Amino acid sequence: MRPDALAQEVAKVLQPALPEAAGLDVAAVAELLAPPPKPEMGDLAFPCFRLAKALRNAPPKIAAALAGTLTEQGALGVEGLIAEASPAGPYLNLRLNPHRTGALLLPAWARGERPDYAGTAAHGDAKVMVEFSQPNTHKGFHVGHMRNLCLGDALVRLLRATGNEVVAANYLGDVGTHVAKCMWGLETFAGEPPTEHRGEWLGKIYEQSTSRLDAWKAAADEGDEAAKAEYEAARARMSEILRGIETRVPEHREAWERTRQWSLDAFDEIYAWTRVDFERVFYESEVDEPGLKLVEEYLEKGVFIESQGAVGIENPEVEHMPFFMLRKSDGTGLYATKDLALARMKFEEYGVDRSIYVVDARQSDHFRQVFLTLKKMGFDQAQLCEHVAYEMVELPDGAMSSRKGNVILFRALREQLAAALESSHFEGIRSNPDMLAEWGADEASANAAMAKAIEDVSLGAIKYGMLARDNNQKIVFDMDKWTMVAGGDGGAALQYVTARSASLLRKNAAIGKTLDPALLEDGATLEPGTLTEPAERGLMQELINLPGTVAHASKLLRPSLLCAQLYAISRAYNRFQQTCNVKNQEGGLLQSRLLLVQATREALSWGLSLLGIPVLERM
RNA sequence: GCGCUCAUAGCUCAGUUGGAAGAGCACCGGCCUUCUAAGCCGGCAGUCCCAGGUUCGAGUCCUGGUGGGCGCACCA
Repeated sequence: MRPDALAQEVAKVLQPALPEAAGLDVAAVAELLAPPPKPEMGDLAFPCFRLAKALRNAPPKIAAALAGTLTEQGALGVEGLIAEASPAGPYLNLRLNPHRTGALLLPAWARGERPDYAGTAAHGDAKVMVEFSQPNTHKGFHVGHMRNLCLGDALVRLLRATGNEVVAANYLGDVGTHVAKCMWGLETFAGEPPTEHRGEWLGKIYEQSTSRLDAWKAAADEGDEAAKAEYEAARARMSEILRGIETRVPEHREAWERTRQWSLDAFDEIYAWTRVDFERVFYESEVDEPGLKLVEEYLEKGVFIESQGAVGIENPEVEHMPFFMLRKSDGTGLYATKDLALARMKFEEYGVDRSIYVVDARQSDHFRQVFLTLKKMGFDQAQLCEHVAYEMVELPDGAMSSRKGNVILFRALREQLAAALESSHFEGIRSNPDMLAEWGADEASANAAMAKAIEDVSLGAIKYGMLARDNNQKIVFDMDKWTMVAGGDGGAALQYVTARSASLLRKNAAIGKTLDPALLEDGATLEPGTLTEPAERGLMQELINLPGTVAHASKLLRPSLLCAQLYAISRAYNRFQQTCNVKNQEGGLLQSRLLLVQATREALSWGLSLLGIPVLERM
């Protein structure tokens, strides 16, 4: 019995009571079953709207008749799965016997089994490539980049969990004008590199170069001849640097490779800390030349055209921007050029059934152009390409910008998260000997365990914050709010529940109260009359909803849906733990509650793992 | 001007095959000698931006507006 099979079991009882004219099989009935808006109405509701036509009757009458049939057939009662069926307007509300629900639902979760989506999802069993993160070398990595990283990683995890084979891909911007700007700065004013955090330092040099060049440009536009000369000279030098890298002039090539590696090392640290893995890393530098060859090839084929010295393609489908430029009049390529070459490489290297690009919403037009162009180039795979757009991350004082000086770089983010959690929560534990003793036999091991916990909660805070909002909703990153440990809808609150439940199980085990292994088996029976408390029923209901929510979130590529469901589970668990004591109970009641706690903990662990958020033993 | 996107409680936001309006924060009042109070219970709070349309039924779909954000040829 899988954790998602309860609706099937209910449908098996319900379906025989339907008139044949309804034309619904067990699976169809299971599909229609949904929880009523309020728990006191029942555990599952069967909506009768769909039957109105087939049965030539009004939904409320069908619901009432159905209730009657179920009673006549003796399908209801204290022994069976369904305790009572009460028509409520067009709905037939079903109240289940909690101990039967629990026996069907909980053992599979509790023993660590996960829902099986084989063949169920719309895009199930497909090979999917998800391209995400895509940071630029020679530039800083800040909180804004975290949204893409968290989102892409969650999509990879969600798609895998729902039966897809996924290739997690990254695409690093290691060439282009930003690299030239940075390298110009390095040779012009930067001085010696520091001994550590060189990747971050490169980003600072890039920023400084940009502001110098912008200032010269502005002055030149005002008529400042000296500034104009400086600006022109710098531009000429940057072109030389870029050409030098491309044509492998040793001086430039060596400097590029060395500095590029500093950025790559920095990215490795970031991915290690965030626990994100990539199967394939593409580099802009590897699709630069192929891009230009591709332009030449499709210009000859007549797919691309020349316009004012440049080369591109007309996509009249994009009315406001029909010309998609692919080669500048100076013969060099663009971002778009490389995207085409990259797409071809993806198609040829991997036989993907679906290709997802996680890139911010400002580039929606760009990807529309890319996909249209690929199609016209003859790649049928273009219709498998999908742009997952997401909105920007802002700060409480508005958009992030280096000009405003309010950019939060990765290292600062990590340090500030840890510091905020230390002072708001962990400091209190450290200063309390009794609590500290829970964390380790001696001070050193306690501190090590706590350092790990701080990292885990930092990750939970940042990832949940980045994922809980819908993709096309802006996010305001507020360090104070995100690390606020008291209450609310946040990653730490969810992790707290995992720690709390672990603690409860530990404390019970310490006095010999452990879960009977027989209750982990399918077909286990729970004592009638257990799991009847509203908090217990409410918690089971949220567990019932989880597998469907995961399928939905995966299908729509929206992790925020899963965040909301996990939050609902955590609220239901808190209500349960507040109102239903475990430790002082015995027998069947004790066992049913231990089973519920264990199942909830496993379900939450699974859900959080799909968001890349770690589970804790203690907090 | 054209395209994309957002508008739901005082604030931040959930709410997708159309089907029974929700949460957090804030505010007010309760609950720790009891498994982690980072919690729980109760209260307060709505013209789902506006106008039409489709429908038995619209926060949800369609059309047209209003207001905010973003994007629109040699940047990435």
